[in-house]
Amino acid sequence: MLLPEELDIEATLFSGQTFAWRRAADGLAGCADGRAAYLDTESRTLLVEEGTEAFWRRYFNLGCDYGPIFKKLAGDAYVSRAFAAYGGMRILNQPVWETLCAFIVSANNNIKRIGGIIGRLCAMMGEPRRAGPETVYTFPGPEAILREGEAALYALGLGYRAPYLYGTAKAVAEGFDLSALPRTGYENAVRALTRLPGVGEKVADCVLLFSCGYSMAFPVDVWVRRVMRVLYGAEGPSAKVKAKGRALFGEDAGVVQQILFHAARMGVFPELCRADPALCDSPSACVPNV
DNA sequence: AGCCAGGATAGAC
DNA sequence: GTCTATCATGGC
Repeated sequence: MLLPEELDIEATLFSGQTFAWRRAADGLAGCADGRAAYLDTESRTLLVEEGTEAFWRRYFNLGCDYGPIFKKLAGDAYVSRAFAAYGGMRILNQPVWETLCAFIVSANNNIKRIGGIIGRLCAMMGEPRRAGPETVYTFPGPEAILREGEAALYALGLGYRAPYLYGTAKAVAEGFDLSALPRTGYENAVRALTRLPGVGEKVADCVLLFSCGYSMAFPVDVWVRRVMRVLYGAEGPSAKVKAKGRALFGEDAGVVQQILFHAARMGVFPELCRADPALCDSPSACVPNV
């Protein structure tokens, strides 16, 4: 299947909302929910398994239109700049379990290393699948993680997050219903998710935004905090920063958050460096290698 | 070499 | 309820 021209593939797949894709010879290889895919970046062709086109169309959230969101915010200079640079980014619709695991691993961690850990987790506990010229590995289910044990998670480099992921795998294996989250409503979904070990409000917001369709979820991490403090004068506890984000950006604040997050990391806002010179000490500090 | 990272947690208050 | 020290690992 062909990906539409307006979709910014790089910004969508390498902006820290998914860790399921890796760069291959002439494209990108990825896997979700046991289905492998290979993306030829030159032709923008997504090579998928037979009968999974609808799944991938939903995964990439094709057919949505962020135009109205940003039209309403046309008076916001920062949002406008971010949208001009990365308006082709789309919030994905990822499998809930895989997103939950990835963001438990993300806690106090960096994007490069999270990707490495998730890759090793799949290679060790998942199953190989053919993705065009590449081999990818499926994301292990909770049972597979329980089978391998907590020590295996330590060996993969999870550190103190190993018991968190193991505990969450156990809860899900014992009946915690992830499939209900998209329809319980945002507040209920947060309450349910934050009962799992290793899941606080920030991780819950990432799961709800990137895999459950809740565009009001507003994850507050270091970069979003930086953006909100320097560009919008909002600081303090994350609940307060989040409230300010909702007030500024509206009911789809999560979408705006993700584009601001990526724009900030890519150096679209030199204001951030001026306010925090440490970011500018090394030449590439404002433009992290994604 | 030392600071940082898509934070969560238990404990103090 | 809010604030704080602590946590394992490796990227840079």
